[in-house]
Amino acid sequence: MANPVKPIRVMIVDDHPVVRMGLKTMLESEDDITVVAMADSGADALRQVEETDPDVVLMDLRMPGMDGSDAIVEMRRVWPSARILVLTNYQEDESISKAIQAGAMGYLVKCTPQEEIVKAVHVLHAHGRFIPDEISKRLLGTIGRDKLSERELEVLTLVCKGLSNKEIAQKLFISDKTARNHVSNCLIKLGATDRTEAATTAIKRGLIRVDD
Amino acid sequence: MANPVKPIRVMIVDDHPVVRMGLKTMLESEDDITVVAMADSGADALRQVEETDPDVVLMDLRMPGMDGSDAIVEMRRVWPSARILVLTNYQEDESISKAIQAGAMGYLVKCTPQEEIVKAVHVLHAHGRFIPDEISKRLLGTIGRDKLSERELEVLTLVCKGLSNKEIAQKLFISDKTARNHVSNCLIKLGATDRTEAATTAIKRGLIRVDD
DNA sequence: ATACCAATAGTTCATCTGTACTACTGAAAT
DNA sequence: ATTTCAGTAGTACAGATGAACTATTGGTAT
Repeated sequence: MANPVKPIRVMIVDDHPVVRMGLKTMLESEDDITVVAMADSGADALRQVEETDPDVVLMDLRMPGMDGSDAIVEMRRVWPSARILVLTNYQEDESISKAIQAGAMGYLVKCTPQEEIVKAVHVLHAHGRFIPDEISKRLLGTIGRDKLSERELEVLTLVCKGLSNKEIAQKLFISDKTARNHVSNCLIKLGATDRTEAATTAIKRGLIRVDD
Repeated sequence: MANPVKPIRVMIVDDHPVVRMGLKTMLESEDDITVVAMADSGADALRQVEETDPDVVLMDLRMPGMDGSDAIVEMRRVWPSARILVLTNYQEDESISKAIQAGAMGYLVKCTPQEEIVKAVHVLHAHGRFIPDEISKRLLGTIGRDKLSERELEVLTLVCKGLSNKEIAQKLFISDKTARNHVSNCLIKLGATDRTEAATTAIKRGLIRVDD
């Protein structure tokens, strides 16, 4: 088509060298895209964003150190001209909506084929949004769904570690009746029949980290 | 050094296009390595192995369809000259030892830097083994650890879904006392205090899949 | 042969769990 | 001002859970 006078400037943020390299190769096979920066963490990305002035930032959500959505919020603040495309491993509903709320304009899972990734970069550069249908559909169902309160999440984290209601109560300096109430509310909100299912679905939905 | 008369022939097996591309780019930056095949599943790899005759197979453990370690066993059977280097996301102890037992000669996590990956391919081609220190150390502790029986794993999977002992018993056509025994044995073997902790540590160790 | 182990089934008992309520407080939203 | 909601605490109760045992069966390893 037209001469690529002004190629799209892309920054890649991912802690995996393999993924960085894969994205770089994929994107640079397009002659209207140039990868201007590669970062291995949210902090590193923030450090590089001002001097490299990317149009699109391809960002992994799961990285050591700064939380992905926090990195997005900060990035939007210090360099709002960069449009952020989230790219992550899992289809964890809560992570996605958090990222979108934080200001991401697009979302991709890592198993996306090359053409789709390239397309997403183009769409974002043209000031569009790129949320795959299957995900936006599921998000509609997720948004309305009851969200766990901070306290409930705290309790549920301890449930995952195998603590009894009494032990949770001691650790949080509340009555064991209150702990029980919180657990019960978690069960209702998560649609679980017992604390075990609550724990596993919380992990499945990315509410609680299991890897350390 | 020497002229690369016979480059190392590598096959890449991974369901993520990004990872395939990243590995390909990384490996082909070495002039004594050539990527002769790319597969997106274990079955696909088995289909391609005979005609491409790779020296080293870089294989992801987590792929849809065939289980990674099953794919390794099969690959060792039909094409034993290929040396298998496992590359996976997580440091799940059981998955690793399963893969090693299945016949993998090397293990890498996906956050490994380029030089390390290249080095691993060279080591495997030279008929060596490549198991990172930190992993082999942990593996020593893991091997001796009590392993769950098939039945126990089956029961524990249902525990993760929130089934009670009685419900598990019904589903597996056994007495609820037996189901309870299995759960109890799982607790002991996993060092868990209750079924919830058993479920979460099973997930953490990769004994039970949580993503679908 | 025999020793070992997984799977099965059982008993007893103290404790834990989850449900279904009510009720008070303080903060935030309207 | 009033409503709404999270967090707190309580009671009562049926049922589930886990520990600690014993015991039988069938298969595998030595």
